[in-house]
Amino acid sequence: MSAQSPLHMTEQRRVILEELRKVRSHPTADKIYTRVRRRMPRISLGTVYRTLDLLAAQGMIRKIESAGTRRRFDGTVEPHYHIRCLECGRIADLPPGEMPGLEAHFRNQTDYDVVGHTLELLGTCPACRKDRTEGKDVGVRPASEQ
Amino acid sequence: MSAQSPLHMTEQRRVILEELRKVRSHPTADKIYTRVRRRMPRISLGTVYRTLDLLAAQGMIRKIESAGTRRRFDGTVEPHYHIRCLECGRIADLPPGEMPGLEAHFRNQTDYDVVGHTLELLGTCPACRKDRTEGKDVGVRPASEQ
DNA sequence: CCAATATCAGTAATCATTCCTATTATTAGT
DNA sequence: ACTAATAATAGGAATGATTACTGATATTGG
Repeated sequence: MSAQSPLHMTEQRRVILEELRKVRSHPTADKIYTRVRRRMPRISLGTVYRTLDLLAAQGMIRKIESAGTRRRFDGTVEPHYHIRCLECGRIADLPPGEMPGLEAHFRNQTDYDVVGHTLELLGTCPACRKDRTEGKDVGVRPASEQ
Repeated sequence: MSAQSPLHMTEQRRVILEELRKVRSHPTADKIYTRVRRRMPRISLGTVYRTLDLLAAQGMIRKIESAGTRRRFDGTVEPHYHIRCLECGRIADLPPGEMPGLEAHFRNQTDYDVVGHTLELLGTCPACRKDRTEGKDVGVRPASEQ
Protein backbone atom coordinates (compact mmCIF):
# COMPACT_ATOMS: atom_id res chain seq x y z
CA MET A 1 0.00 0.00 0.00
CA SER A 2 3.00 2.36 0.00
CA ALA A 3 6.13 2.17 -2.22
CA GLN A 4 5.11 1.06 -5.71
CA SER A 5 6.84 0.32 -8.97
CA PRO A 6 9.51 2.90 -9.77
CA LEU A 7 7.77 5.93 -11.17
CA HIS A 8 8.35 7.21 -14.67
CA MET A 9 9.73 10.70 -14.08
CA THR A 10 8.06 12.87 -16.63
CA GLU A 11 8.83 16.56 -16.90
CA GLN A 12 5.57 17.45 -15.15
CA ARG A 13 6.21 15.13 -12.24
CA ARG A 14 9.76 16.31 -11.81
CA VAL A 15 8.76 19.97 -11.77
CA ILE A 16 5.90 19.41 -9.32
CA LEU A 17 8.23 17.54 -6.98
CA GLU A 18 10.90 20.22 -7.27
CA GLU A 19 8.49 23.04 -6.56
CA LEU A 20 7.05 21.30 -3.53
CA ARG A 21 10.49 20.51 -2.12
CA LYS A 22 11.60 24.06 -2.72
CA VAL A 23 9.19 25.59 -0.19
CA ARG A 24 9.10 25.27 3.56
CA SER A 25 5.37 25.89 3.66
CA HIS A 26 2.72 23.22 3.26
CA PRO A 27 0.90 24.30 0.15
CA THR A 28 -2.47 23.23 -1.17
CA ALA A 29 -2.77 21.70 -4.61
CA ASP A 30 -3.78 24.95 -6.25
CA LYS A 31 -0.87 26.81 -4.65
CA ILE A 32 1.44 24.25 -6.21
CA TYR A 33 -0.43 24.61 -9.49
CA THR A 34 0.21 28.35 -9.46
CA ARG A 35 3.92 27.88 -8.83
CA VAL A 36 4.38 25.13 -11.39
CA ARG A 37 2.56 27.13 -14.05
CA ARG A 38 5.32 29.74 -13.89
CA ARG A 39 7.59 27.10 -15.39
CA MET A 40 5.04 25.08 -17.36
CA PRO A 41 2.20 27.38 -18.33
CA ARG A 42 0.20 24.66 -20.09
CA ILE A 43 0.08 22.18 -17.19
CA SER A 44 -3.41 21.33 -15.99
CA LEU A 45 -4.71 21.30 -12.45
CA GLY A 46 -5.79 17.71 -12.92
CA THR A 47 -2.21 16.70 -13.58
CA VAL A 48 -1.14 18.42 -10.38
CA TYR A 49 -3.71 16.53 -8.31
CA ARG A 50 -2.95 13.23 -10.01
CA THR A 51 0.80 13.67 -9.61
CA LEU A 52 0.60 14.68 -5.96
CA ASP A 53 -1.42 11.58 -5.18
CA LEU A 54 1.06 9.49 -7.13
CA LEU A 55 4.09 10.95 -5.38
CA ALA A 56 2.45 10.48 -2.00
CA ALA A 57 1.65 6.85 -2.83
CA GLN A 58 5.34 6.38 -3.69
CA GLY A 59 6.34 7.89 -0.38
CA MET A 60 8.19 10.70 -2.13
CA ILE A 61 6.06 13.41 -0.52
CA ARG A 62 3.44 13.44 2.22
CA LYS A 63 -0.18 14.44 2.39
CA ILE A 64 -1.02 16.14 5.64
CA GLU A 65 -4.40 16.13 7.34
CA SER A 66 -4.73 12.64 6.08
CA ALA A 67 -8.13 12.21 7.64
CA GLY A 68 -11.17 12.15 5.43
CA THR A 69 -12.39 15.54 4.38
CA ARG A 70 -16.00 15.05 5.45
CA ARG A 71 -16.82 16.70 8.69
CA ARG A 72 -18.11 14.50 11.49
CA PHE A 73 -19.97 15.37 14.66
CA ASP A 74 -19.86 13.99 18.15
CA GLY A 75 -22.67 14.17 20.69
CA THR A 76 -20.22 13.69 23.56
CA VAL A 77 -18.69 16.94 24.73
CA GLU A 78 -16.41 15.55 27.38
CA PRO A 79 -12.85 15.73 25.94
CA HIS A 80 -11.72 12.46 24.44
CA TYR A 81 -9.68 11.22 21.50
CA HIS A 82 -10.82 9.07 18.61
CA ILE A 83 -9.44 6.08 16.80
CA ARG A 84 -10.18 5.61 13.12
CA CYS A 85 -10.11 2.33 11.23
CA LEU A 86 -7.90 2.70 8.18
CA GLU A 87 -9.87 0.07 6.29
CA CYS A 88 -13.51 0.97 6.82
CA GLY A 89 -13.26 4.50 8.22
CA ARG A 90 -15.23 3.75 11.36
CA ILE A 91 -14.44 6.06 14.26
CA ALA A 92 -14.59 4.97 17.89
CA ASP A 93 -14.16 6.91 21.11
CA LEU A 94 -11.22 6.41 23.39
CA PRO A 95 -11.78 6.78 27.14
CA PRO A 96 -12.00 10.41 28.23
CA GLY A 97 -8.86 12.22 29.24
CA GLU A 98 -5.81 13.81 27.69
CA MET A 99 -2.42 12.26 26.98
CA PRO A 100 -0.40 13.55 29.93
CA GLY A 101 2.52 15.83 29.19
CA LEU A 102 1.79 16.07 25.51
CA GLU A 103 1.62 19.82 24.99
CA ALA A 104 4.39 20.42 27.51
CA HIS A 105 6.60 18.11 25.48
CA PHE A 106 6.41 20.45 22.48
CA ARG A 107 6.42 23.87 24.16
CA ASN A 108 10.15 24.36 23.76
CA GLN A 109 10.22 22.98 20.21
CA THR A 110 8.26 25.75 18.52
CA ASP A 111 7.98 29.52 18.44
CA TYR A 112 4.18 29.27 18.33
CA ASP A 113 2.14 29.64 21.52
CA VAL A 114 0.73 26.15 22.03
CA VAL A 115 -2.92 26.26 23.04
CA GLY A 116 -4.17 22.81 22.12
CA HIS A 117 -3.80 19.80 19.91
CA THR A 118 -5.68 17.23 17.89
CA LEU A 119 -4.72 13.60 18.21
CA GLU A 120 -6.26 10.72 16.33
CA LEU A 121 -5.18 7.13 16.65
CA LEU A 122 -5.20 4.99 13.52
CA GLY A 123 -5.71 1.28 13.41
CA THR A 124 -7.82 -1.67 12.41
CA CYS A 125 -11.21 -2.19 13.99
CA PRO A 126 -12.24 -5.60 15.33
CA ALA A 127 -14.58 -6.23 12.40
CA CYS A 128 -11.92 -5.54 9.77
CA ARG A 129 -9.33 -7.59 11.64
CA LYS A 130 -11.80 -10.47 11.64
CA ASP A 131 -12.47 -10.09 7.91
CA ARG A 132 -8.79 -10.27 7.31
CA THR A 133 -8.10 -13.42 9.33
CA GLU A 134 -10.96 -15.00 7.39
CA GLY A 135 -9.13 -14.14 4.19
CA LYS A 136 -11.80 -11.83 2.83
CA ASP A 137 -10.19 -9.50 0.31
CA VAL A 138 -11.65 -6.26 1.57
CA GLY A 139 -9.42 -4.00 -0.49
CA VAL A 140 -9.57 -0.47 0.78
CA ARG A 141 -13.15 0.70 0.87
CA PRO A 142 -12.94 4.41 1.54
CA ALA A 143 -14.41 5.99 4.61
CA SER A 144 -18.09 5.33 3.95
CA GLU A 145 -18.95 3.47 7.16
CA GLN A 146 -21.76 3.18 9.66
CA MET B 1 -15.42 32.24 20.96
CA SER B 2 -17.28 29.33 22.63
CA ALA B 3 -20.39 29.49 24.86
CA GLN B 4 -22.79 32.10 23.46
CA SER B 5 -26.17 33.52 24.36
CA PRO B 6 -28.60 30.81 25.46
CA LEU B 7 -29.95 29.14 22.36
CA HIS B 8 -33.59 29.22 21.35
CA MET B 9 -34.50 25.54 21.30
CA THR B 10 -36.65 25.11 18.26
CA GLU B 11 -38.15 21.76 17.34
CA GLN B 12 -35.53 21.25 14.62
CA ARG B 13 -32.63 21.98 16.93
CA ARG B 14 -33.96 19.73 19.64
CA VAL B 15 -34.46 16.81 17.26
CA ILE B 16 -31.02 17.19 15.67
CA LEU B 17 -29.40 17.24 19.08
CA GLU B 18 -31.40 14.22 20.22
CA GLU B 19 -30.55 12.18 17.14
CA LEU B 20 -26.86 12.96 17.42
CA ARG B 21 -26.77 12.09 21.12
CA LYS B 22 -28.66 8.90 20.47
CA VAL B 23 -25.88 7.29 18.40
CA ARG B 24 -22.45 6.18 19.47
CA SER B 25 -21.04 6.69 15.99
CA HIS B 26 -19.67 9.95 14.66
CA PRO B 27 -21.98 10.75 11.80
CA THR B 28 -21.52 13.19 8.95
CA ALA B 29 -24.04 15.95 8.40
CA ASP B 30 -25.92 14.05 5.72
CA LYS B 31 -26.17 10.94 7.93
CA ILE B 32 -27.78 13.10 10.58
CA TYR B 33 -30.02 14.62 7.92
CA THR B 34 -31.23 11.14 6.93
CA ARG B 35 -31.99 10.22 10.53
CA VAL B 36 -33.72 13.46 11.40
CA ARG B 37 -35.87 13.28 8.29
CA ARG B 38 -37.50 10.15 9.64
CA ARG B 39 -39.04 12.36 12.31
CA MET B 40 -39.24 15.65 10.40
CA PRO B 41 -39.59 14.87 6.73
CA ARG B 42 -39.63 18.51 5.65
CA ILE B 43 -36.38 19.57 7.35
CA SER B 44 -33.73 20.89 4.98
CA LEU B 45 -30.09 19.94 4.78
CA GLY B 46 -29.15 23.58 5.22
CA THR B 47 -30.90 23.63 8.59
CA VAL B 48 -28.93 20.56 9.66
CA TYR B 49 -25.62 22.18 8.77
CA ARG B 50 -26.56 25.49 10.34
CA THR B 51 -27.80 23.83 13.51
CA LEU B 52 -24.76 21.60 13.90
CA ASP B 53 -22.48 24.62 13.63
CA LEU B 54 -24.63 26.45 16.12
CA LEU B 55 -24.67 23.60 18.64
CA ALA B 56 -20.93 23.21 18.30
CA ALA B 57 -20.43 26.93 18.89
CA GLN B 58 -22.50 26.58 22.08
CA GLY B 59 -20.34 23.69 23.20
CA MET B 60 -23.33 21.34 23.18
CA ILE B 61 -21.78 19.00 20.63
CA ARG B 62 -18.35 18.71 19.07
CA LYS B 63 -17.05 18.84 15.54
CA ILE B 64 -14.27 16.35 14.94
CA GLU B 65 -11.49 16.67 12.40
CA SER B 66 -11.61 20.33 13.10
CA ALA B 67 -8.73 21.06 10.78
CA GLY B 68 -9.30 22.89 7.55
CA THR B 69 -10.70 20.72 4.83
CA ARG B 70 -8.24 21.63 2.10
CA ARG B 71 -5.59 19.05 1.58
CA ARG B 72 -1.99 20.15 2.03
CA PHE B 73 1.23 18.57 0.91
CA ASP B 74 4.64 18.32 2.47
CA GLY B 75 7.90 17.83 0.57
CA THR B 76 9.58 16.47 3.69
CA VAL B 77 9.08 12.75 4.10
CA GLU B 78 10.96 12.35 7.35
CA PRO B 79 8.29 11.81 10.05
CA HIS B 80 7.46 14.98 11.92
CA TYR B 81 4.45 16.70 13.42
CA HIS B 82 2.94 20.04 12.49
CA ILE B 83 1.65 23.01 14.39
CA ARG B 84 -1.16 25.06 12.91
CA CYS B 85 -1.95 28.68 13.74
CA LEU B 86 -5.60 28.96 14.71
CA GLU B 87 -5.74 32.56 13.50
CA CYS B 88 -4.09 32.53 10.09
CA GLY B 89 -3.95 28.82 9.30
CA ARG B 90 -0.21 28.77 8.72
CA ILE B 91 1.38 25.37 9.29
CA ALA B 92 4.93 24.94 10.57
CA ASP B 93 7.04 21.83 11.06
CA LEU B 94 8.04 20.58 14.47
CA PRO B 95 11.43 18.91 14.81
CA PRO B 96 11.47 15.35 13.50
CA GLY B 97 10.65 12.52 15.82
CA GLU B 98 7.65 10.95 17.51
CA MET B 99 6.16 11.66 20.89
CA PRO B 100 7.58 8.82 22.95
CA GLY B 101 5.18 6.31 24.42
CA LEU B 102 2.17 7.76 22.70
CA GLU B 103 0.76 4.72 20.94
CA ALA B 104 1.73 2.44 23.80
CA HIS B 105 -0.30 4.67 26.12
CA PHE B 106 -3.50 3.84 24.21
CA ARG B 107 -2.96 0.16 23.31
CA ASN B 108 -4.91 -1.14 26.28
CA GLN B 109 -7.67 1.46 25.94
CA THR B 110 -9.14 0.22 22.68
CA ASP B 111 -10.12 -2.98 20.91
CA TYR B 112 -8.65 -1.68 17.63
CA ASP B 113 -5.15 -2.69 16.55
CA VAL B 114 -3.20 0.55 16.85
CA VAL B 115 -0.93 1.07 13.85
CA GLY B 116 -0.28 4.79 13.87
CA HIS B 117 -1.57 8.21 14.78
CA THR B 118 -1.91 11.76 13.61
CA LEU B 119 -1.02 14.58 15.95
CA GLU B 120 -1.30 18.25 15.21
CA LEU B 121 -0.45 20.99 17.67
CA LEU B 122 -2.60 24.12 17.65
CA GLY B 123 -1.48 27.55 18.60
CA THR B 124 -0.71 31.11 17.67
CA CYS B 125 2.14 31.85 15.30
CA PRO B 126 4.66 34.59 16.09
CA ALA B 127 3.20 36.94 13.47
CA CYS B 128 -0.36 36.67 14.82
CA ARG B 129 0.83 37.03 18.41
CA LYS B 130 2.61 40.21 17.36
CA ASP B 131 -0.50 41.54 15.59
CA ARG B 132 -2.42 40.96 18.76
CA THR B 133 -0.06 42.74 21.10
CA GLU B 134 -0.19 45.66 18.67
CA GLY B 135 -3.95 45.68 19.09
CA LYS B 136 -4.72 44.91 15.47
CA ASP B 137 -8.22 43.43 15.29
CA VAL B 138 -7.44 40.48 13.10
CA GLY B 139 -10.75 38.72 13.68
CA VAL B 140 -10.53 35.15 12.51
CA ARG B 141 -9.42 35.06 8.92
CA PRO B 142 -9.92 31.49 7.81
CA ALA B 143 -7.06 29.27 6.73
CA SER B 144 -6.00 31.15 3.62
CA GLU B 145 -2.34 31.75 4.48
CA GLN B 146 1.01 31.66 2.74
C1' DC C 1 8.80 1.55 -37.56
C1' DC C 2 4.55 0.27 -35.40
C1' DA C 3 1.36 -1.19 -31.96
C1' DA C 4 0.34 -1.09 -27.10
C1' DT C 5 0.44 1.66 -23.17
C1' DA C 6 0.94 5.74 -20.29
C1' DT C 7 0.46 10.46 -19.59
C1' DC C 8 -1.32 14.70 -20.51
C1' DA C 9 -4.44 19.12 -21.15
C1' DG C 10 -8.74 20.63 -20.99
C1' DT C 11 -13.10 20.29 -19.40
C1' DA C 12 -17.16 18.30 -17.31
C1' DA C 13 -19.00 16.10 -13.32
C1' DT C 14 -19.29 15.22 -8.39
C1' DC C 15 -19.51 15.99 -3.64
C1' DA C 16 -19.70 18.50 0.61
C1' DT C 17 -20.76 22.74 2.28
C1' DT C 18 -22.39 27.49 2.29
C1' DC C 19 -25.28 31.15 0.72
C1' DC C 20 -29.62 33.28 -0.65
C1' DT C 21 -34.56 34.31 -0.58
C1' DA C 22 -39.23 34.06 0.24
C1' DT C 23 -42.09 32.07 3.82
C1' DT C 24 -43.24 30.81 8.48
C1' DA C 25 -42.66 31.01 13.38
C1' DT C 26 -41.56 33.51 17.59
C1' DT C 27 -40.96 37.27 20.64
C1' DA C 28 -41.68 41.90 22.71
C1' DG C 29 -44.30 45.78 23.36
C1' DT C 30 -48.70 47.70 23.75
C1' DA D 1 -54.71 39.14 22.38
C1' DC D 2 -52.70 42.18 18.22
C1' DT D 3 -49.07 43.73 15.66
C1' DA D 4 -44.49 45.06 14.34
C1' DA D 5 -39.86 43.50 14.59
C1' DT D 6 -36.87 39.70 14.65
C1' DA D 7 -35.33 34.99 14.10
C1' DA D 8 -35.49 30.54 11.93
C1' DT D 9 -36.76 27.64 8.26
C1' DA D 10 -37.33 25.11 3.59
C1' DG D 11 -35.88 24.82 -0.72
C1' DG D 12 -32.85 25.55 -4.02
C1' DA D 13 -28.92 27.86 -6.18
C1' DA D 14 -24.02 28.83 -5.79
C1' DT D 15 -19.36 27.81 -4.43
C1' DG D 16 -15.02 25.49 -4.00
C1' DA D 17 -12.21 21.51 -3.86
C1' DT D 18 -11.45 17.34 -5.94
C1' DT D 19 -12.16 13.59 -9.22
C1' DA D 20 -13.48 11.59 -13.61
C1' DC D 21 -13.66 11.65 -18.46
C1' DT D 22 -11.96 12.24 -23.27
C1' DG D 23 -9.37 12.87 -27.14
C1' DA D 24 -4.62 14.16 -28.20
C1' DT D 25 0.26 13.41 -27.46
C1' DA D 26 4.22 11.07 -25.86
C1' DT D 27 6.78 6.86 -24.61
C1' DT D 28 8.04 2.13 -24.64
C1' DG D 29 8.74 -2.66 -26.23
C1' DG D 30 8.97 -5.62 -29.91
